[in-house]
Amino acid sequence: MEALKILVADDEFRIRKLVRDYLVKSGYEVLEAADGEEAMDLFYSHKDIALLVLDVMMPKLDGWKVCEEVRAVSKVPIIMLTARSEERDELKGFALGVDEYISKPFSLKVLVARISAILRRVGGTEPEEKLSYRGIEVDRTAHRVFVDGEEIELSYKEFELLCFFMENKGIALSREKILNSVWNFDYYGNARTIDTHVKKLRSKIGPKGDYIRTIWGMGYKFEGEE
Amino acid sequence: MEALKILVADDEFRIRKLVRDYLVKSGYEVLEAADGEEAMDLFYSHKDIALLVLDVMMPKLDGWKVCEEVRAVSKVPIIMLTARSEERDELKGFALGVDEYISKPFSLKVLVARISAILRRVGGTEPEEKLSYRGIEVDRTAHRVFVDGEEIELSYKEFELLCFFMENKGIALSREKILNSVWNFDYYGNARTIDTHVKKLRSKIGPKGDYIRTIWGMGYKFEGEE
DNA sequence: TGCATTTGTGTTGATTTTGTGAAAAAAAGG
DNA sequence: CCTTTTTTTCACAAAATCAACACAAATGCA
Repeated sequence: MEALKILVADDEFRIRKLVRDYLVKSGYEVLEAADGEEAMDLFYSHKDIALLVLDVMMPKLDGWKVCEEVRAVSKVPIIMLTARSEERDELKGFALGVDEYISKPFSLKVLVARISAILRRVGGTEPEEKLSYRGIEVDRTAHRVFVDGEEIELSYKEFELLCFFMENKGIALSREKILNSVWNFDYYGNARTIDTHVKKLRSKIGPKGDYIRTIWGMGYKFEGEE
Repeated sequence: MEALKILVADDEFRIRKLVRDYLVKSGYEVLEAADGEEAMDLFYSHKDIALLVLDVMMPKLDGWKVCEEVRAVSKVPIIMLTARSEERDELKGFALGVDEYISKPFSLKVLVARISAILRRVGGTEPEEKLSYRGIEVDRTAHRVFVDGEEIELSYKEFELLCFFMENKGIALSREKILNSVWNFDYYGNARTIDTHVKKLRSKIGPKGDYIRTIWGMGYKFEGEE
């Protein structure tokens, strides 16, 4: 299957890198633009872009302008990134045909979730709403977790963390990766906070806590083949 | 079972998006048109459209014209969307065979309710007019609610909210989702108003109030398996 | 073994989110 | 109009979560 192309336009290199890496890992192909003009250039030179992620605030041509220009010729889905502070101009956005807003800071998990939701709607594949592995069952829709058939209560972060682990069964995850995916990208705190969450998660899922393995000097891994 | 096709014609992208998303979630298939001509094109190119939702005010060919053209060849149900300001021309509408009017702004719940009511009348599937779960009984037709056999009084919004919860048993609902479904789509107020309504609802349904669970950092969920 | 580094864990204060009562605003009914 | 009801906003209280810290335990390495 062909990888879908996503154009990411943001003037902050750091954000582009984070988003790009995560999207690539999620199986998309990524084009990057550092400002609005670059975005338009890329848009015109690639005929098969599946979705655009635009920062509102960009040099040369801001997100709104890019959106407007693109909409003049195409119905490709557009996601707008807005700073939390700047009031999202819902009306303006909807008039311009913005499909979705995401406020900075966001977590990459959320961004990718929205992206795949939109692409799925436009006509693609269904992502997994229920995860399960050896006695652990996670129902994302209901936001419920069962261990050996018994429900357990998890906090928001714990839930997100568990999902992330289960989505990446058998893959060694560095603390940095975990932070970048489950936490908002503007979180510059101590990476050890992950340890605390892992601790709570392990204790809450009881005996199955062993599935979360420590990789010394590296991070964690959720047990599992593939 | 085949999903019923609904054609939605409105020049505002935002409204199309909201309506489309909600209808898709309700199990319908949706075709979209941004103006009257597009609507006619789609109508002619799809033989099995079950119902049309037409905005009165549309570029190129307005809702009345589309209605007239469609009626010349088909008896498919038609719902007209009118702006609150513009007087609905009831006579004109009935002459043209409009099945139902809905004034903007409307809530998606209402729109879908009317749609399924019409489709049922025409001879389709029977949707739930009476909801009940563990001692809570809701009669939508009569707009009455019973808790353990005793009737309780709910305001309009409270009633709608309760129905929405009961229709989505076991599904984690974000405040955004709730707003988009139960409130009119032009409501840009504080999402905390939901909290207030939840509070009143909980207190009015007494001990059963526990069924409405808070999902911290996320929203609410009505208890229930499935 | 001993040392340096990394991870596990209990605790705690700060932060965020939700609950709640009351006031303000808006709608509905006379 | 004025009254009554409903809906929304606001402010503060209560609750839950989170991040940081400190120290213990475990691990890797020489």
